[in-house]
Amino acid sequence: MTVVAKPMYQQLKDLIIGRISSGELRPADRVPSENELVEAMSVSRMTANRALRELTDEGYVRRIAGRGTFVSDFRAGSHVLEVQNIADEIEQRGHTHTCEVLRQTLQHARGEVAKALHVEQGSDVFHLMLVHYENESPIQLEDRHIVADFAPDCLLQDFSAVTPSAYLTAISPLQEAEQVVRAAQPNAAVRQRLKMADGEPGLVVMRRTWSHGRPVTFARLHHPGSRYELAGHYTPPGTPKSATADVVELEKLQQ
Amino acid sequence: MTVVAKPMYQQLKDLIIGRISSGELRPADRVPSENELVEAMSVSRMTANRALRELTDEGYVRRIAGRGTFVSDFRAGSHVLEVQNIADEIEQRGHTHTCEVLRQTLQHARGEVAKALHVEQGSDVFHLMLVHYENESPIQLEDRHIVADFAPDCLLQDFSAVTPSAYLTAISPLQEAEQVVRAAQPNAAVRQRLKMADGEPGLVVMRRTWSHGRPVTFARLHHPGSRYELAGHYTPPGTPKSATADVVELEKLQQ
DNA sequence: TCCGTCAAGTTGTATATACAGGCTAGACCA
DNA sequence: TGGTCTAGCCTGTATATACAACTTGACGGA
Repeated sequence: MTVVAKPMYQQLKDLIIGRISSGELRPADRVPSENELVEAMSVSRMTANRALRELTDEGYVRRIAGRGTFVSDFRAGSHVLEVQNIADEIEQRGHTHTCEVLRQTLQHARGEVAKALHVEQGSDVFHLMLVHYENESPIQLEDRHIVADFAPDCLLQDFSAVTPSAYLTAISPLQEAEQVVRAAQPNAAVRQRLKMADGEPGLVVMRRTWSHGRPVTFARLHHPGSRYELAGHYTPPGTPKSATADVVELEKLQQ
Repeated sequence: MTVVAKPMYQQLKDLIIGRISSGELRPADRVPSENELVEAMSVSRMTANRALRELTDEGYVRRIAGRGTFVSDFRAGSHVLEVQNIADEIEQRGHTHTCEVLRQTLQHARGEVAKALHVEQGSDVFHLMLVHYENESPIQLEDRHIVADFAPDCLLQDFSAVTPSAYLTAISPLQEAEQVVRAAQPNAAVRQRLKMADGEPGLVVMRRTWSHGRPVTFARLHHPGSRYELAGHYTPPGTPKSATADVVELEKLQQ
């Protein structure tokens, strides 16, 4: 791990995110105020302010001047994480997930990958290739590139035990995702890895994920068309207000 | 408009964003350093730092300790918007959208449709079948069922002029959607309507949409695999600052 | 020529301080 | 009883200051 300590404001953020994800702090609960953090953690108020402000920007909490800081409703977060981790998806179906690592290297980004990740041509990126199995049957070929300085210890990970997406979300919350789905005939190498029949259509998901406002990973996920469906669930940007409004009501009731 | 002046850090952000979008500052150009902003704008360095840091989080600029701040090259195209309506999607590409109505009837729901829409077997539903064209080339076959009492005047609509999805959102905001994407070989009738070559894979999107907590429409959207990509953009907790601001406004109105 | 060192400029973080403005509970008054 | 006001807490912003780490280029010695 890193020898250098994380900056203090980040430690505060991690602390609060930890309390939220552990369930100690639940939606609409009150988060310690800036001054309480100053006392408890021996930091200046500006540092506590930065931590809470960034948590606001990232959607973890909502702040109301004069009242305090409150855990926000988290509905959206779970769905993307759920969709992003194929291991959980398979386990949810009651099946067994295994994974074979084909490649785990440090490379120089070029072409489409450099463009997708917004890095210079030739920048360091990690390249992963894995095959995911559902009950011994190959279900996904994951071809993933990760910006190197986002995940410095990437080469040390055992991705047959922890999927890349789980590893990446552990480092830092992934905040935004963009994906393109395409039906296509994959090339021979991919067909062979996924044990696809001749003429069987394939489903390719190209997914780019942001953390802290910059793209950090770009993945091509090949699936056999006959054995896979891609499910998604989302609330369009137009009307996500009801849930948030409910939180306000909930807060009022509790006081 | 707001009577109160914007905070200084926001004015700095607006200033720099303005220079970028006007073309005065081009990708990879150097942005004034914190100290230069301090001198020029008569602010403290922390204020300039906050402005530049937030512009970094939002992807406008890239900062390198020891060197400076530079305009980043992404953001060239605007942020991806969720496109619900295939007509808008086609227009956005600068192409012409036309639509042919194959069927517009009142039917009794059965089987998969009744189940998907949570209505009794035999309940009234409208059934639409349309082919969407992008510049004379068929791009989507829309096979849609709509709960009858949600859209009583459905049979009177001219869907070659207004797409079903635009019509439905006009009736009532569609608040939630669930979709499954599948790669498949469509049947002969669909292949013919979409002018698909033999062996060409197809992309099927099955989308179910809720309004006021109940499913109101279920659509199967068939696309030719060689001519269509499905793009999506998810923003779970993070960077939805505009939306969050709207929520705050809403809260104020409610109190 | 080559290499190391150093200075200057830049970002990144942290602190102490200050003032403005929103919100609420409880004191106070009619 | 009912309304008003205020003290006290909270967030939001702004400033001045400080130190650390990084990058570049200039300078000077081997």
